[in-house]
Amino acid sequence: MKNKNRRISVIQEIIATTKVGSQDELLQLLTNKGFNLTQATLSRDLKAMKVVKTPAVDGGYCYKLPANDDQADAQAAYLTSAAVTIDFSGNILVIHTRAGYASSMAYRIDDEASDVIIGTVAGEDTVVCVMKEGMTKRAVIESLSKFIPTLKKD
Amino acid sequence: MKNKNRRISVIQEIIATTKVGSQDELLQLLTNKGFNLTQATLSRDLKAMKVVKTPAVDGGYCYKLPANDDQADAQAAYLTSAAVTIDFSGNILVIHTRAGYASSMAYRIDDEASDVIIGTVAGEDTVVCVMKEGMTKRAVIESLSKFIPTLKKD
DNA sequence: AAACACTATGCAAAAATATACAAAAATATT
DNA sequence: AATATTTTTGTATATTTTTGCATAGTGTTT
Repeated sequence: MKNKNRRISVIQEIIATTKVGSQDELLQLLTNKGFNLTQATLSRDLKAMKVVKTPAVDGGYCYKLPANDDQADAQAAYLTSAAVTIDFSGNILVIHTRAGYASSMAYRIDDEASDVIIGTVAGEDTVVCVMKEGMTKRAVIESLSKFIPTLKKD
Repeated sequence: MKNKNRRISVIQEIIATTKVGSQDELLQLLTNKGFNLTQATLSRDLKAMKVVKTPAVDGGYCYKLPANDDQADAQAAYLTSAAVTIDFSGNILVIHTRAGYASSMAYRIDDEASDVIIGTVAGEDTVVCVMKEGMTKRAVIESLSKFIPTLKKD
């Protein structure tokens, strides 16, 4: 129903911007905005929206929208390889990897891209690569794309 | 009190591993484990733990531990004093921290200064940051000073 | 249009949760 | 140790949330 959708999105907005401590309180705000519903309906709406009531810092409670797991999931899904992001800056190349994959990625680079990279340092999820002097980004990309498939589409 | 701490940690474990739909249900589990308390106390425990009751996929409800914002915040607070010295060299920035703080500092930078830093690698007490191409020291300082207060006074 | 399926909603009751208050337990202070 | 203070907890109760049931609206099929 049209009304429900509008209502849901207004609820979403209110919760995102205002501190609301109970369904009755939220109901009041909605009523002020011209919506006509009961607390029971609100309870169902909140359930459908997966809104949670969370203990607030001030000792009270506060309604919150769910953290966007979907976004995280989506990102996780498209991570078919270990490399997440790749950026150049001067003669340095930084590769962010999935957690824990940095050192194996670095090892791989040392092993297979020594024609364009003179050395790497790896942390937990980051590899810093030093490009060989005079090397172009294009050449480096070409070389690394052998084992970082996402690179080629840039 | 010793008992409370143990109880809290058991609650945490139960919630992390089991689907619990109500306080009474959780209370039952705790009683089975030998704890002796009432729903009122449980309600207070959950409030203190900032546990939330969230609508579950199956149409019911499920208690959940908070996404670790609080922990992040706490960490954020104590990190403000972690940086000891900061030096630039070309497009590289090196931050020395108090012993052991480098990786959390690096994490923070990755998280909050990605507008000016393309990546970091952390050792035990040193963070190497690669500045984004074309970025000025001033801009980097501006961005990092959000959580490294000593920076601003330079 | 009538019959049907389906969704949305209110009402009222039930269930779940939070809290005021008092007592007990733990901790700190003199 | 005695006293004061703070913390924890249970009891009873208030508040809040959820839900079963009945009804009304909407769209679909016959």
